[in-house]
Amino acid sequence: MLTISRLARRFGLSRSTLLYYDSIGLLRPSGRSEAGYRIYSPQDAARMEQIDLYRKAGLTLADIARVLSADRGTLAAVLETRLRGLGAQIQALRRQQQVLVDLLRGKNARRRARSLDKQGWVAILRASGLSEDDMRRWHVEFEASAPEAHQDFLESLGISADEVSRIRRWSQQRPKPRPIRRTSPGRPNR
Amino acid sequence: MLTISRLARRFGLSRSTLLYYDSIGLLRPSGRSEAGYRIYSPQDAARMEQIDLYRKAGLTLADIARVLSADRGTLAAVLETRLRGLGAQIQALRRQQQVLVDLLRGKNARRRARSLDKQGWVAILRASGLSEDDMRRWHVEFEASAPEAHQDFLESLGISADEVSRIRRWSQQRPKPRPIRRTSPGRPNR
DNA sequence: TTGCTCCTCACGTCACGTGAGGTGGC
DNA sequence: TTGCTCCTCACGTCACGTGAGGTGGC
Repeated sequence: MLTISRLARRFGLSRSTLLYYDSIGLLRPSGRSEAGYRIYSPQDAARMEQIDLYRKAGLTLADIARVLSADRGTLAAVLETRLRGLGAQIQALRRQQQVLVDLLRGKNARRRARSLDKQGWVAILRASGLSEDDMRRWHVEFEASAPEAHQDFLESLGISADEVSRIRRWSQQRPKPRPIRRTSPGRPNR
Repeated sequence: MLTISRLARRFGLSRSTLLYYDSIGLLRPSGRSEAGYRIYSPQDAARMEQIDLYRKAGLTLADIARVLSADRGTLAAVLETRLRGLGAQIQALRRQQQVLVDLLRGKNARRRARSLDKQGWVAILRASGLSEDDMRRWHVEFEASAPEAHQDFLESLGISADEVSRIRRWSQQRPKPRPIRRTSPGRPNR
């Protein structure tokens, strides 16, 4: 049994946040003391735990209320929508970063981009010694060990959604044992 | 000379946005028609151009008002503060991404991270055939051709600010011609 | 006369923060 | 009695969006 400020402290929230959650019906204390104090039960605290989790995923309070009183299907749908929204938000902030960097140096010259594009990245990999085959292996390895990170990375290079899926499909094929060279069946060249 | 909706359309804004800018004094039309219509002069449009630019950098309207009536020093300071804030915002959104991914699969297992860390990245590069020397060349190349992107990239791997600067300093040294091997002064080995 | 654009309030939004004015518990 | 925590309004925030009710211009 907890009073409002104690529960707030437990989650690093303010008292007024919990007052607000009560007012919108997201988290109602299950009782009141004689003097009218809100009293939160362990079950209330457990609900608060859930709320806290979804807050950390950036859901709106309305969505949190929905997923707390719905089936798993709804939950997954809400989370996936949020995940897509986050991608868009992050991209928007990166564009703002670009504008700021342009303003701060170049002054509007835009000579060097802060973020690399596909060409720039390929150039760096090539300059550090990777062959086409090595790059293929690199994609395959990336896709196998961290598919989501691979997706994020490709997006960060400004590659279109279509091309991203093409690249990822291409990366999912078994890594070819070695470049096929009919003339030399012996040990791999290198 | 433009009416309010014409000016709005020119910048892809709504009429109510410009009404709001007038009400807070950010962009006052320099005249009114006989019927009381707001009339925006070319100078007003030029001011709007500035506002639009800073909006694209994500400045608050209060900050935009400040930089429009201040010296360059203030401008740079405001922009730099915003740039730092953006970094923090993007990191916060990435944390939300992480929470969502954990919720959606693993369910709370957290086996595969969505974002790679340093170890994961090194593992992928190594698996695709890069030696230690190659990786060094890769950093040097990255630093030389796109220093800001290098910084962003290292931060995205969750590397501490301290280590990021160490790595970047280390990447600024002239690329050693080749691994030093006193015994073989002839052509590079490979 | 008919659309179209314009005008001025005024209220809603999202997730709280900040008082103001007052009461209960150790 | 003194602090501390609690209570209930009510208003402010940020950058607009959305009516309501009314007028001017071709």
